[in-house]
Amino acid sequence: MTHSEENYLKVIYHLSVVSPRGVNTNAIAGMIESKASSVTDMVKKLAEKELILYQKYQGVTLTEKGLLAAKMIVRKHRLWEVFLVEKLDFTWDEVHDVAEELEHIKSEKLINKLDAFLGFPTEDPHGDPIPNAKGEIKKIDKQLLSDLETGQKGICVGVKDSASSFLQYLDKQQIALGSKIEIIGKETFDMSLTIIVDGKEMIISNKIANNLFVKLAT
Amino acid sequence: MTHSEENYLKVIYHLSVVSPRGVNTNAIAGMIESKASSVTDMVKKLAEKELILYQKYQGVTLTEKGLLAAKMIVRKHRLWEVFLVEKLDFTWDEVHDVAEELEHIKSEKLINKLDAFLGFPTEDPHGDPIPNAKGEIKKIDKQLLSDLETGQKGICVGVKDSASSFLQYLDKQQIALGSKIEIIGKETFDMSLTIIVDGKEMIISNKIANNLFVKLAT
DNA sequence: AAATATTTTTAGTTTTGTCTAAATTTTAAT
DNA sequence: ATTAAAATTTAGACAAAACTAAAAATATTT
Repeated sequence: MTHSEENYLKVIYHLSVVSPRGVNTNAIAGMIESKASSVTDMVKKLAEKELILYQKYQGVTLTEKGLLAAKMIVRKHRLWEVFLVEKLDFTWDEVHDVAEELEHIKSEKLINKLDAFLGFPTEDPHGDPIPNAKGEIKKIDKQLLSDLETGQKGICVGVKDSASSFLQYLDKQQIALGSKIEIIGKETFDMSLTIIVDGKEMIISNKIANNLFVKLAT
Repeated sequence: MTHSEENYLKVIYHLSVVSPRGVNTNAIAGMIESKASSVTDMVKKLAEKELILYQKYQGVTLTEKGLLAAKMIVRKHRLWEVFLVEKLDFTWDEVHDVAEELEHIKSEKLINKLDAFLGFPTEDPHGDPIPNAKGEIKKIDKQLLSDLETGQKGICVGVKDSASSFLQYLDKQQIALGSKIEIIGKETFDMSLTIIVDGKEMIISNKIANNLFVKLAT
């Protein structure tokens, strides 16, 4: 598989979560930063290889084969992210682009040895699950901070958006994976939240709350 | 720079050691496993970018810019080899192909962090020198085992050929970097050598001796 | 020095992945 | 149920990096 094919497969995999009945050509083009016509071409090739099901005008879905291949790419991406943060001291906002390149290195031995070297991590630095060598993914019990009610408490376990500006904002506010968050109040006008993060009170916008995953704590 | 351009540059760098007055088109084609005509095309592109000097029919030489770029690729290749062997327990005959892919990852930060993580190694698993971040290479004092006289002793510090069949042969004979080697006798007919490796006597062919680097010991 | 052999370059194709512009199909709106 | 809008596909073109076959330049041999 070429780098380009792998990128398409990965994008289709991510979009499938939101559009399980078929991923649109334009949606793929948006993610790959290419044009719809290019997507049509590539999608035909992937269908030819039986990695996806494609019906003209109806979008695409992954086959079993394509799903596994996509998971293996995601696995590589996330394991490399762990490596970069844990071993090379990258910050969580710096890892994406490099991992985007590293995910295309073709060696099963490499990735499985790396997995072992890292201690078989189940989540990447952003809290996203890492598929194991068989493609199995440990479901993580999490919900958006914006869905909690006033008075509820949670532990930060992930981010929905990994844009570096967002991650840097979190660093600045000292919000990290593992932080204890309690909702003190909700502003009905803009849905901004007053929260206590590890004992420190602050106000965050709805957009922030809508991109932070927490695990409910008692 | 594309992967292909980087591969050409690296090959020209290695061939320059033997042909400092100009690297031949055919020599490059042989190493890249492509055809002479393809080399001519690429060589024009690299000359356009001022990475090499090219005069029709006269071969190519690296410019300062090209030399540094080539050294950085070699640096990446060899650092990744150290990583694979030291951290992921690859054997020295397994690392080449994977490092060949890893050397193209484009992140100066990555490679310098990796360098630090590995403790700034100066040699790769085959005894080849690793250029530092400035492109400086520590000259290694070594000579071919085949150039030693009977009675001389040396310590194995590198291999000239890194073919995995050769490396596996060395493993089987328990010859490794650091092994003490003493020449006991030379057969004039085929130039085969009787040697003592870490106390163990054995006979090796001239071809083997001609691909093993040793540092003279007293 | 001429003839031959080798090496290198040129010219013209191919493949991969992309694009633009036009045509087609589907979806939404009146 | 038409019509208008949006999404998708087709057709044709292009750039990168490779190739084959032929032409040109350099090297070697007699």
